[in-house]
Amino acid sequence: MIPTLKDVAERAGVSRSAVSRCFTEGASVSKKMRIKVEKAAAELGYSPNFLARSLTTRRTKLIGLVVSNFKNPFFLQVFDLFTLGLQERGLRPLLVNLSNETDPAHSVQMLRQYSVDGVIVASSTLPQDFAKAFRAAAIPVVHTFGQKSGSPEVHVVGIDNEYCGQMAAQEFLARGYTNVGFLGGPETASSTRDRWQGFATELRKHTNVRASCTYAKAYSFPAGREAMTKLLAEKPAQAYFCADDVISLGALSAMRDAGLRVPQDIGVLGLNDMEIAGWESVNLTTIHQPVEDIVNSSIELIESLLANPDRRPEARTFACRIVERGTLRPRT
Amino acid sequence: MIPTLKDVAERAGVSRSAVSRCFTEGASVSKKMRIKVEKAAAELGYSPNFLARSLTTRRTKLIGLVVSNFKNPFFLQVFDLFTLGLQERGLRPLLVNLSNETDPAHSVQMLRQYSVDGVIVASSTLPQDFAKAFRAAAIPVVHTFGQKSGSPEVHVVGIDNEYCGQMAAQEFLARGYTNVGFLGGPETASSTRDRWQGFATELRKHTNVRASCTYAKAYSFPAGREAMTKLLAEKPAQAYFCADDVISLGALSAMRDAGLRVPQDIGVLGLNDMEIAGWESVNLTTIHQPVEDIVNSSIELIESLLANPDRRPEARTFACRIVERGTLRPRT
DNA sequence: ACCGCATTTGCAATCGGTTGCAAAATTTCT
DNA sequence: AGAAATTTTGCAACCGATTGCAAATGCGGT
Repeated sequence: MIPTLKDVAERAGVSRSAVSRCFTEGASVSKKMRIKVEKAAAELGYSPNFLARSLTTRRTKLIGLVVSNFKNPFFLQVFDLFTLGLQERGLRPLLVNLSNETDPAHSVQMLRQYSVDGVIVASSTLPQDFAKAFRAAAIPVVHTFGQKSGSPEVHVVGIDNEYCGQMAAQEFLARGYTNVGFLGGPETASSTRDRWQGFATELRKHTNVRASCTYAKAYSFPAGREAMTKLLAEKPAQAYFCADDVISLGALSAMRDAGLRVPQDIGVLGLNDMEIAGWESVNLTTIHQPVEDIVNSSIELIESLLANPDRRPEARTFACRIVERGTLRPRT
Repeated sequence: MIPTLKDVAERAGVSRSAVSRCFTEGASVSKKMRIKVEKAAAELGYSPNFLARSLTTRRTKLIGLVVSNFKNPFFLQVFDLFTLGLQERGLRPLLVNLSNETDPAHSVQMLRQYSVDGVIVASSTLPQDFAKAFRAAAIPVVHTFGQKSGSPEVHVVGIDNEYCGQMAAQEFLARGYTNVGFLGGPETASSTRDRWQGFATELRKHTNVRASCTYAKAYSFPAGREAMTKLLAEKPAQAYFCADDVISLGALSAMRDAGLRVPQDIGVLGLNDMEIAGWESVNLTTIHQPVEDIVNSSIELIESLLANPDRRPEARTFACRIVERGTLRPRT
């Protein structure tokens, strides 16, 4: 049905190798030959079969894109950037949804069966074991939104979560808050742990400031709302640093229901700067995570790993900045 | 590096065909043989290469997932459902981002090069040409969220947009609105056209009701907000049926800025029932689109097309229902 | 016209599997 | 036990491409 190399070769009256060479970068082909072959190929509507090619070249140009969070709209942008960036470079994302998968070995096998050239694990909640499993299988892997580490075992691209916590703390101090809280995602997520860590450490330098810590069940709106509702029922702090925008939104919803005015009665600082945060009806003050830089850097990194798989693991960290909108009281 | 059929065959002391048969559904293998081979395979950590296999079986189990809208959070859920559903059935989604692509031929070639078994075009804005191009290339295709049609040229799964418009109109009538508006997405989107069509037709039956029509530039928050801001500057209607939740949210934001109370001063009815619509701080009354049913049905359809590609094009339409929340005044 | 050299081309093996066919092994039946 | 029927196994060709190597061709210079 669909034309193959052989069909083109026959129609052009040349050998199969010749046709192959016409479709291979940097092969030696004469002008005449090229014209003959291209004509035949065009007439038949031929284009090479990447998968057959991959058998000998050992390159599929497939990249496994492993994601575990399909609830947080933040990841939609992540998808957009990854797919566009990859396909610009002639790579194809093979999507893997790990929402209800716990066994790294299973995903590794799966992706190995499709001979992916590399894997991008895009998640701040997945345990590092997943990335490590790919590394163990000798598949190039970069862990995007993974935690920074002094001596990384896999390539990591992301932000400095601890430093973000510190920034949040400083911001609160600059605005004269003296009783503040941290509202994290699940306690098991390293991103949450690191953010709290930085937040708490910075605040401990100031003995006149009190800090509390709470965990939401997930990086999601209802989880944030539920957690904040509980907090408000007791003695809430003056302002909360939420480990994620979508948690912040849940928290804001709870505050509004409790009749509190933001930022007059209570303050909220988010993290991510997802699109919704900028919507005028939301107007969330938040720490901007440079997603584009992170994604592009991840793609560059994986691309260079394809050429040189044995590169030593590297951690790339990007700076965040606070985007001031309307959910924190003014600096004093 | 990674073990092949041949390695397993040698280690087990059997022929390559024997090993192949052990990994092929429904092949005839003796107990003894199976044990020998499975032992060798386990020791080597072998699993078959799908891509090599696909060369002879002509099945890759790859499904192209073509999406063009990465701005509307609604699609995150769509991704989640598709990826989970597909991988449950042993199929792999190959993601294609058509955000800035206009030439169907290009995507067809791309996906053909990867020998995808089928394609799912998930978009209400993409012209039908895309789906048709795949069909022309003899690749099974289903157009999810495509428009219904009496004699479909490709398989379509979605809702009856015209009927949704009609529902919206009836709902407005039941609540005693007499001056209503439609706020669509881009005028070129068939979904928008059909929704307006149904809305207008129903309202024309009632001569005492006025209906106006406006188009937002895109299915997005800022576009909805911008359009509604303009409308409010002139003489707005009593209630608006917005062609999409995310447009509704933009509209609500504009209304709030204009100092209008919802639903007392002005009403909004959305469409989709995306997760955010249910957030307590949003509380949007909207027409629920049964995404799960639509996606699952699409998957079943594509799966059956794999077995029987020549099936006649079929349109599957799902019923929608109104989810009453807080943005329309009570029924009279 | 002939030689030497650099290009271009085709042959044949290979990538990792599957499968039709016939031979070998096993089971069933008399 | 031996013949017939059935199941299991291996051989070899093939899927659609690439590539090392050697043969063929083209080119410039005499």
